[in-house]
Amino acid sequence: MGGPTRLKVIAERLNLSQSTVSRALNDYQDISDKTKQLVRKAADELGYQPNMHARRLALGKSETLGYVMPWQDRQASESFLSELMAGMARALAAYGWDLTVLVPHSFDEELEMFQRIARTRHISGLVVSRTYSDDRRFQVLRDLQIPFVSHGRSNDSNATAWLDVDNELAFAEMTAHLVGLGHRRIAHIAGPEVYNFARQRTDGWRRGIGEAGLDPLSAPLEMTDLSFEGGKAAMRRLLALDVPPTAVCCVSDVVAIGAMQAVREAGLVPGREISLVGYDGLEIGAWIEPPLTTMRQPQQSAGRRLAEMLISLVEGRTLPSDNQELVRASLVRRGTANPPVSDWPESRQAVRQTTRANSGGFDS
Amino acid sequence: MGGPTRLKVIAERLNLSQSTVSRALNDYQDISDKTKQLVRKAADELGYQPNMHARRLALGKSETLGYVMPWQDRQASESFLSELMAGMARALAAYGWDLTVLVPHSFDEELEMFQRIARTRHISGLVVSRTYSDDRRFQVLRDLQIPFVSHGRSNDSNATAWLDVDNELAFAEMTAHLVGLGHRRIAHIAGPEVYNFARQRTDGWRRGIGEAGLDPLSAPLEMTDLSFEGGKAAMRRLLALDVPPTAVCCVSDVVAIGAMQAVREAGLVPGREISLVGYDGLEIGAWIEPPLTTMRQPQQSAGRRLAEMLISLVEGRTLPSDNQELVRASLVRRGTANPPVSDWPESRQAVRQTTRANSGGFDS
DNA sequence: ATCGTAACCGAAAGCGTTTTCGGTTGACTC
DNA sequence: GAGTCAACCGAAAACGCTTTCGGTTACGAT
Repeated sequence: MGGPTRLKVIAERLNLSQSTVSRALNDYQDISDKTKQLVRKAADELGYQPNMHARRLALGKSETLGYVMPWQDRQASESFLSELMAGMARALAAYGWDLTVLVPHSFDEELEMFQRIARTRHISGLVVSRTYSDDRRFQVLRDLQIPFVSHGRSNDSNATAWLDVDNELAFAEMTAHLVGLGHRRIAHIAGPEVYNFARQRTDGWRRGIGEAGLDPLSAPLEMTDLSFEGGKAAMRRLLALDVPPTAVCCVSDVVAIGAMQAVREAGLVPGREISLVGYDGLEIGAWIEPPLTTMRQPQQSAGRRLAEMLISLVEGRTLPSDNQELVRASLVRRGTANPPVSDWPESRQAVRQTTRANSGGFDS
Repeated sequence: MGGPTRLKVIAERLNLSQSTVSRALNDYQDISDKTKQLVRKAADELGYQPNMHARRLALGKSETLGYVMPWQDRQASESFLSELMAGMARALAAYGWDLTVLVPHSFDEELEMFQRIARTRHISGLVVSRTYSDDRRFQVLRDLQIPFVSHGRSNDSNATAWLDVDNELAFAEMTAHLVGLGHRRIAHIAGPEVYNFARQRTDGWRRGIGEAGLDPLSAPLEMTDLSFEGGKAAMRRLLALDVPPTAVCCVSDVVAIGAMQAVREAGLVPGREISLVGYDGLEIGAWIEPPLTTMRQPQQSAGRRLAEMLISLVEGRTLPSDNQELVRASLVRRGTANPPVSDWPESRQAVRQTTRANSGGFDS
């Protein structure tokens, strides 16, 4: 009783010095096994937990990592964010580290946060997300000597640590899947070019088109922001084409869901006249009508890896360039990617009466 | 150059003592205005930022708050979580405080985390969520003397700090809305009783039924867990009743979306033969067919208030019992709550052919 | 017995703040 | 011109830990 147990009280209890106790707990070589046992037992009994602040002050590091949340638009509400964070926090907890979240209001404020962290050092490493193709933050973080790993690559991420999905491969595979179903006119609804992942995905789609022996240049491409409304608007534009596509690769699930609505608005059925594939693997995709075919990347494990990589960086055990990891996304077959229907006009009537109930998805 | 600027270097530069500089920066009364000016100017120029760990060690507090994420089931992926966190983090940043996230694997691990925090004090206050009707954590946190505010009440939260939605009122209003539309047989799909909010919502529904002059005891009630599948199963049970309800109040949006699927499975149209209302105000509810009528509570501002309340608690400026706040949820009228149709059997055919396209929702 | 050498431990300095306490100024009073 | 009292500032302790450095032991070798 009377305040938490300090190193001192366990020293007094064992008639040892504080420093001996400290070294015993930290497994120093110059402490006999016997005393180590004793100390550990006593520490356990007293429920000793080192005072973090004292420890961090003495060590000069913080054992705390920061995650910079995407702050643009309404992206903060994307549901996989919390899953990613949970993955990181859990991995860190295993090492006794903490995760703090940073939510800047603007790009400038984000840079200010970096400055502050560089000075106070109360956060010893950062995970940045939503990387841009040309991302100024990389240089800033390097200059400030803040260890970081990015979730997603950038142009100059050759020498930095990152974890990224092989977006290009994913979209090449997605396109190939649609080609395999018989589609020949496969469009792409792309995200803002500033985002590196958006460019990668477009590249992948283009590659897939090319590998199928089709002409990438004549394939319909629409750009939009990463939102439901954006997807809807882009799909409307695609439908207004002289020769609309029979399948669409969407940059994200949210965009795909927006596109689905535009399809329905036009009196067509998603997955019938127009096949759609999303990306992210959101659970909600499985709940809509018909369920959205998509590609999933595991968020929890991504969070874990990000945390592990960053720890090893902060500890100086590895170089940034040794921490570059590419993971694969995998296709989740649900209901919106099917062979093209040959007879558009006639099918419209039939479809609208029958598709409703059996939504289970007849994805190939 | 050469390490960040400490209190010492700014002292030397001004020929002052370290302690004077410290007190000047902390606006002590026994420092002349002139030197305060000087010190602040120098501090600015040198880009001084106090070393957090030293500061926290000296002060004995951490200026860091923790948020305990819900770990049950798949709840970590609920999309409003990240929004809530963003709200908290932003509010805290304004005070220079940090937010760290805790993600326990189990209830026991959660308690262990509390123990650790109580000893290390590296987190000086907690926000707990997903409160149970009978929540052991409250007593534990009190015993450990960890300041906390709960997002949601509990049985014994009379003397503790909390921010809660008036769930009962919300569901009473929801029910009243359905009554106003002409419904007389209004069911409820309830969440697990252990959650306090689930009980509150059931109470509210019951109150609404009673206030409409209907019999709460004969109103259909189904329980389920907070998932899509749960909602679907519960709705199936309701549909199998001798006299199925014409409207259903669902404990959450996810459950409601599951219920919608069951309705469709039965060859009916949500919002037509069966009206449905969800709760949470998820964005995705607006994207489905037909868009889900629901009730929304602002997450960002809730996060902000939680943070502010907890800061004031940690600082000892207010008592827990002075920090109890009830906010209102508001109805979001979309497409799934409409007047009951009088002619079930006949309408089935007609509806299935027409509802598809015009999804805009004709909510009253 | 003496020395050297491990093996083991204690004393003490540091980490960068905050804060108490006392001491030095100068102005002001009588 | 001595005494009083603010006003202002410095010295030093404290926060709880890590880590360097030096000092005891005990032991086998000389």
